[in-house]
Amino acid sequence: MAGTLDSRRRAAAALEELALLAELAGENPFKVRAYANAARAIARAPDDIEALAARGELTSLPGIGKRIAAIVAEVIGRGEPAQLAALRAGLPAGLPELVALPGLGPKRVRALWHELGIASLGELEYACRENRLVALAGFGAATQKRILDAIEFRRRAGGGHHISDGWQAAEETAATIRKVAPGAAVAVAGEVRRFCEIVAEAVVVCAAPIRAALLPALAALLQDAAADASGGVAGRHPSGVPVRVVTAPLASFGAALVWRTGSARHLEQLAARAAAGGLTFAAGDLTDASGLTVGCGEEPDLYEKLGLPWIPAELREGDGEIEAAAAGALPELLSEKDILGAVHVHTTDSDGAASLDGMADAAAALGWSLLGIADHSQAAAYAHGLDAARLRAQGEAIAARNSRGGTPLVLRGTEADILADGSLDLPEGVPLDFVVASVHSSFRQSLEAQTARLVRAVSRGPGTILGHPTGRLLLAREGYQVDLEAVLQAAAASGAAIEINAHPFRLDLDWRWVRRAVALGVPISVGPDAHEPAGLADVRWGVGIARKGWATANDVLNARPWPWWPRG
DNA sequence: GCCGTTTTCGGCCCGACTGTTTTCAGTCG
Repeated sequence: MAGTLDSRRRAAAALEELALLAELAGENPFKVRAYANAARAIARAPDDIEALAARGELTSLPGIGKRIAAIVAEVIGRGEPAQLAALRAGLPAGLPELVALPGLGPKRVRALWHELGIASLGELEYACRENRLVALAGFGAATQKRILDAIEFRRRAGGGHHISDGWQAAEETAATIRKVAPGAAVAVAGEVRRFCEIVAEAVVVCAAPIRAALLPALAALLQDAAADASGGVAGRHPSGVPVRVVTAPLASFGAALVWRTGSARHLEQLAARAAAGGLTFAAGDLTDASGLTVGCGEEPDLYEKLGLPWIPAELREGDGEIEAAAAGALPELLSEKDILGAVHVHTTDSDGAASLDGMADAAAALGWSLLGIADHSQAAAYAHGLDAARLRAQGEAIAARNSRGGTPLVLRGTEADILADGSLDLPEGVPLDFVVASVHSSFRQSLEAQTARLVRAVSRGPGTILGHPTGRLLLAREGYQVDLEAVLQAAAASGAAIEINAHPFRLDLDWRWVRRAVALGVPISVGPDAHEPAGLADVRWGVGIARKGWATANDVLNARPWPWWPRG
């Protein structure tokens, strides 16, 4: 079945690329739309597309005709469709990444290319600095500045990778080592282990020396894998994440793991504590006054020698965790097993890829006892948002499902757009268990206006969950300007909750603010924002961010049994 | 490119917002 999923994804991606390239090439807009529609039809087809292709029945899907069916079949067979090859050959390779800049779409990128000969990010930046965009019809000073800002943002994020990619790179590397060196001590370290939302590299510590057998095994996984001077291996995972494997003697494996996990501030503070006790913690080793290694085979050994309980890796940011540990006041962090389910899940009623039953069954397979459906509201027309009648009908379907018993208990909700003035796009009189209130438009309001808007939205009180509170897209887009302190204060006063959107591209609320929300007593919802069954598992990233924000199970709505609020 | 015919050609079609304009094209979620 994995192959089928992969085929579906590859076929949808190929059609999306076709749509984009065809538009950049200036083809008939209806043809472009046909490709885009077909991509969606493939992504959401209820049936196994490999089986459909094998039976020659792809054209039974809406929006798939003979030509596109042939393209899909070609992609399933791991071929490259001629249309795609021709378009790629005819367009500069740098154009698609220009489309990814905010404010630039295919039409404007096409104009840049034709009128100014701009075909890459570097050329675009240069032209902006030369003030050449303003001369172009449809462009102005404001647009030029936005583009320059976006290029600058991308540069600052340069070299960063999403935690989900970093995790995969680290886990696959560790698994490779375990396979070749069974029984060896191997552990993921670095920013991945600390659960930073963006990581520069994946680090794996192992107690096995990188013997002859290990390098070839790692070379099969990592590109450009090479042994380094210190006996480790460096390379690049196919996802693009740089990977570093470092070795440590078994006797000081725990000390080395702490050292390689960081952060720099945490290590500094540990070193100061060691010095105060007549010890030295440096270069991954704990030594006594005579320079002899103090054995720390496991991490807790090191912390114990420094008079501390073990500190969870997510907390190691040098931000009070050592003081809390010394005082015996470390929080008992939320864990994945505390999660009873989650709200903020989409279905085919709006822009999801699976039906209500499909998502509920997937939740049951994860062992969840709760699932909150939150399809888009009417204002989100692009996403097929539900009007009052459709929302009511969905609620009735949910009630009917629940009345048949079984798990999970499905909650009736919606993801209501927060309109420009802070009111919600929410129909009157439709019974709901919760409302995820989210901004999907008017991103560029002043700080004051945006803050007032969100304050008004959370002032609705219990039953309200502020969705992806800043609207950021990691590595791609900064969030909107908003005074989060004021929003959290308002939520604390009204009893509204705040979301940690668990999608690895969002992880919004930021963990630094999670800690503040916890301190203020604002309930947190770890929401997957899932648009397909596989998306439910993204909750794990949100759990990591909640932990990094010092949250306990008690702070998190979806770790508590329903109902969560009065008259739920 | 797909679809659906009163069947082989004509229609297909999100709406708010923005920055560019003097009435609207392009972008976005």
